[in-house]
Amino acid sequence: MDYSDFDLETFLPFRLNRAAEFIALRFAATYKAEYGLTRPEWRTLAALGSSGRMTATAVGTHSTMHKTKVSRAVFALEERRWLKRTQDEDDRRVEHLELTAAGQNAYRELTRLAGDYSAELTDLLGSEGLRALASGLDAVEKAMVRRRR
Amino acid sequence: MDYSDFDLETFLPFRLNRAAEFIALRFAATYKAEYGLTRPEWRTLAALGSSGRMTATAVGTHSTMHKTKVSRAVFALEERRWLKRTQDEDDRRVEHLELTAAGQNAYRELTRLAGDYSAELTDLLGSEGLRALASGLDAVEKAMVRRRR
DNA sequence: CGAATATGGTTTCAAACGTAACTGTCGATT
DNA sequence: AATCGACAGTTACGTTTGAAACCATATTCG
Repeated sequence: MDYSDFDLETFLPFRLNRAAEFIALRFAATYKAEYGLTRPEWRTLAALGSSGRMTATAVGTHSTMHKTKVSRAVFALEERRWLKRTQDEDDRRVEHLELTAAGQNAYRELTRLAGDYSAELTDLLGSEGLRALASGLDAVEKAMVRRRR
Repeated sequence: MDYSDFDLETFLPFRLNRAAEFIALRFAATYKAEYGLTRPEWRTLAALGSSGRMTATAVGTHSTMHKTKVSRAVFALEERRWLKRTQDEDDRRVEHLELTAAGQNAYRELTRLAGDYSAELTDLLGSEGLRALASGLDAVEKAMVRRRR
């Protein structure tokens, strides 16, 4: 009953999606189980941890998240005292976000786990497969920039 | 303020996720806008369209979807008269799913669009990038099988 | 100046989601 | 044939989501 030559199994969006789910979920399980973090929260933490003080909008562009996700993540992290906000002097719409000492500790711990997972991935995919994947992702990212989201 | 050498921008789960979102969302926009389909619905349609009559569980494994997603998608497609169920004679737990004529038409139309999009992707990523990505995905899929989800 | 428009961030609302509990059926064991 | 565990599929429930409306402030331009 094959009404055409289409096959989901070879359709790039499908494959990419499934692969991403597989790879990301394994790590998500870690930060969720160990720290009760959601993905937006982890990403926000990561963005602030590696780039330091920045605004919510900047976090959003940096980690490609919708503003509402960022807003909620910031709120959650703030509640947990891992992050503090300060209003911009000149523009009172803007708020600057920064990790607290506790936030920095969590960030360090999590990046350690992220490192472990990266190693595990190298192992899981093989250096050959990893290289291919990385260069494929380069291509996608170039295309993303060209198409400006 | 870089408390470590971690960089989200190079972290595979993040990159993969973002790429998948980018690639998949562009196509999702099509079937959503044109047909009001959700992703589970499109996947179910695609599975049944290319492999013909099968059970809900089979759709799930074929397209890696949770049973509840399949259940809801089947319900929606049935309501739209794109799909019909028939109970198995021997095992009354099992139901066989099949596209109606209307469903097959929709499937044909959508696979045409999927084909267009694939071509667009080749264009967007370049044959080199596409090849790399595909072989990277091969590696991931091998790993998935090894780790059995 | 004052009106219109843009921007940073939040809130609301309906849809989609996953987990877990559920229903109904089957096969195996006794 | 009564009981048990396994399985197909659904439902209920609380959570997460994105779109759009919103609030407050800033900027542009008539």
